[in-house]
Amino acid sequence: MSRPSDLIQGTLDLLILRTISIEPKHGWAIAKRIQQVSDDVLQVTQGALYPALHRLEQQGWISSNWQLTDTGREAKFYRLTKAGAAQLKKELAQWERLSNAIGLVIRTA
Amino acid sequence: MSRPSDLIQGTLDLLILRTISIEPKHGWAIAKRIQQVSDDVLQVTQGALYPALHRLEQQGWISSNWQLTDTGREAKFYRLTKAGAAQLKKELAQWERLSNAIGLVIRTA
DNA sequence: GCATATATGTAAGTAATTTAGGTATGATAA
DNA sequence: TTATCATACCTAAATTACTTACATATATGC
Repeated sequence: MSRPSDLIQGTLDLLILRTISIEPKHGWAIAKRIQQVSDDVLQVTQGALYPALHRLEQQGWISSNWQLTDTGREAKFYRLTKAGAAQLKKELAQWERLSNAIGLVIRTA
Repeated sequence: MSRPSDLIQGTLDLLILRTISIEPKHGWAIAKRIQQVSDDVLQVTQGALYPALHRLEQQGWISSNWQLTDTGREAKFYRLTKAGAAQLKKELAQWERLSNAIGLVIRTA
């Protein structure tokens, strides 16, 4: 079966970077936020989320520190680095470029 | 390195199905057509193209027969099956759904 | 006779997911 | 009080699509 898929492959980094570009958030909250904002269309599973966060941190696009949530629990908060902001810009441009191109094919073919 | 990527992962089937939904085409022509229509943004390499065509044929969404091209060469022409038309419809809907959702995250976050 | 564009294909490697686990704590209900 | 749920972190195996790099063959133009 072709997977129903809750994500378009390769867009998760963009979604995460964009989400924490507003304000720092911990992983769980990032996933919730993406789901909410997308009207429950995009589902970020934990198996995709945490590896992505570690990947992004390793590349220096986000950084983390432990903080208390509003509900009084320890959680790892992630924020954009300067390099991350640049990367976000790149990924936004790339997404526009490619999704527009797909739109062209769909409408023109 | 994050790949520059000439395709959004998972969209190639959609692009192929849509392209031959206008009229049957052989593999090489499909790739050329996608590239042209997308203003050279989307590049379908042969290593992605042929396995995708075989995959789609195996799933019964396209069928093929050898014909002569306008340039007088033998080539394998692919056309949509009835099941393929249904699949194309599904994939179009899925693309709209997911790309809109990403748009929401980008604009709202 | 040789290079180039057309045309088909395969194979190894890579990377992002899915699926399926596991651990731990604070809050809520029985 | 103890059981359960939502929150919060994590990893590993498997899947899959794609990239990169080959290999082959024919028609056309020089």
